[in-house]
Amino acid sequence: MRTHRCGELGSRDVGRQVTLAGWVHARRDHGGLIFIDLRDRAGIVQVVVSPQVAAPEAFHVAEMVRSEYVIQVAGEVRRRPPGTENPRLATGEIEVYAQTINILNRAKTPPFEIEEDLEVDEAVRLRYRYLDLRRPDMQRVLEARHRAARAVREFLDREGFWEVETPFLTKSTPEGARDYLVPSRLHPGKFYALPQSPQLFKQILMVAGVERYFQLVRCFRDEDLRADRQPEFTQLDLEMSFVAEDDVMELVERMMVPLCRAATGLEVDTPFPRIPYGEALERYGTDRPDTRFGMELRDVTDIVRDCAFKVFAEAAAAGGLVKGINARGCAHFSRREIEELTARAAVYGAKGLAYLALAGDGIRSPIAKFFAPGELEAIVARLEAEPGDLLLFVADRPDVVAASLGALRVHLGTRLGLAPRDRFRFVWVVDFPLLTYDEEERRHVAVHHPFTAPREEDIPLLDSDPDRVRARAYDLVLNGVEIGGGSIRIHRPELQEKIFEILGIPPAEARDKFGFLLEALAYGAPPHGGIALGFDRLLMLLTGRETIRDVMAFPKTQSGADLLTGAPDAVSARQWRELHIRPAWREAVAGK
RNA sequence: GGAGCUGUGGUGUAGUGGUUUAACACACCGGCCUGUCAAGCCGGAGAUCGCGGGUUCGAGUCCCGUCAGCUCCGCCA
Repeated sequence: MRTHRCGELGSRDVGRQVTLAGWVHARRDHGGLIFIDLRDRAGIVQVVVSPQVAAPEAFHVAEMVRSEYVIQVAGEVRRRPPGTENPRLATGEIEVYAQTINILNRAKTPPFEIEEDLEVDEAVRLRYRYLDLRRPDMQRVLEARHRAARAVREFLDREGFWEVETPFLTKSTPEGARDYLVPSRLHPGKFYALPQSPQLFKQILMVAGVERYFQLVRCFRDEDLRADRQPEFTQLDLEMSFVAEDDVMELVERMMVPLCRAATGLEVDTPFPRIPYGEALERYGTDRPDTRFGMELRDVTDIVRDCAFKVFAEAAAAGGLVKGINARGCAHFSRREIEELTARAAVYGAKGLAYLALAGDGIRSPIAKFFAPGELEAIVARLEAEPGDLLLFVADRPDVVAASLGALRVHLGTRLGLAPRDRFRFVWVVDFPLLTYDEEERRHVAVHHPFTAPREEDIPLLDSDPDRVRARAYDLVLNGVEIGGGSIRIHRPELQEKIFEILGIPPAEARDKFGFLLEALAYGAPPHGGIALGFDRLLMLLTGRETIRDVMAFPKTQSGADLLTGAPDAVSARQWRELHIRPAWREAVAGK
């Protein structure tokens, strides 16, 4: 059907007889001469249809051809006449003189043009995703994703990993995200759950003696969506036997090198810095620090504890914190701009945002008058502030201070151009607590997941002081985005049972929901650990996209709808019956 | 569950402190045109302004509701 690909032709092909097939990218009809930009996956080449060269029939066909028609062109590659070369086109030195043109398929006028830089409502793009994906930059993403996946497979294969598939139709387990459920036809009243991750299966593969497992696997979580969260997404999941934390982290670091190279040509430096969870929270206000820039949070609680500014003093007295960040060179921010920052902080519960603007001629601030000169001096010194800087403070509960200032920091870092999208800063976050107390559920919950091993030396604390038990867990963060997390797992059934107990899972439920795991662990489970990386998120960052949707071929909208297929959709009464389920909404509607 | 932003021909936008035939660009259709590649020139078609209600003499514009898309909080072991 074709001998060459459009985008691959060049001056070395001059004189060659070629047959091409592709889409009509554009047509310029000069009456007596027609140019067709023919596009295939490889690129665009100009086809010239001239009555001197083309068969009369071919010229007639060229007149009828429209955008996005699929055509086949046979002709000769010629060097373009001097002065008509197009340096903006990879194939711009040559053109193909058509002899015959064959319409393989016509096309309706597309709802938007197939262009590189297109600003079309995303809903329209998603509805016509097949057209959207024809655009060169979307094709580049698809290719980058393929190359990244291939690099991962090659690397892990060399490292002795086996790719093993795990079930999609599996068992719902407590803890974690909401499950997508699939009713069973053969077991009335029972349900499968789609996996949130293959966590338990990969651990069982370790018990099975696989030793090194990986999978590029779809995971499902029925939670609300975000720019970087989709209900189904792909994890690069791996697990290793006979390893400790460093083994997993070191392997991942080595894997990121070919992965990033394949996806973007980027060379990453290893090893990645490590930062303890507590320090990340203190310095960045988050457990996923963006380390592309500074502007770290500074604690001034000790300075303002006895100051005359009640908001600060009272927050300190109540066990809260007063922390600040230094927005360098932002002293000129207007009242309105600061109000906008205050609103951003308020989203995270901050009741206010105090500021000191260090103007050239003194301090501009509604709160400066409350501070003694020594206090101001100490604050300025603590934040390493200089004239021209804008200091922003939040006084509140520690979690509110961290979340609000952490978010402001990221916002300002982006706004001030401190976080260029082509700079990549990986960082490991380590020393997570194993457990955290959930006020709402009035019980401890796992910070990571219930299968994460506690540090051996902290095991005695499980009963006495569970909040202080550290986990053998590690998160991988890139530019302020969590792209993966893993841990060394519990491999002894007694310890696993104990953790379930501490999590408030009754023994009967633990046996019912996790009995298969406990049993497997009892049959000689090797020490093991692993990690799961969010493949889509990683690609999103590496390709400089702002949403995860841009690196997925067929993503869903924020409400979880697929605008291309129309899913989710109603199903027939017969399907309900076969699944032994009845729509509650129907009764609810009838009852109104 | 909550907050915010957006919604006007196919696409992107203007019009929005009340009143004309809802404007422009691109795309589309027809004609002319042998070196264009953002082709050009001439002509044309195409929008009940997301939907429903209200206020008014009069609503794209104001109000209420609703739907959709997006961003965020909660949620996401």
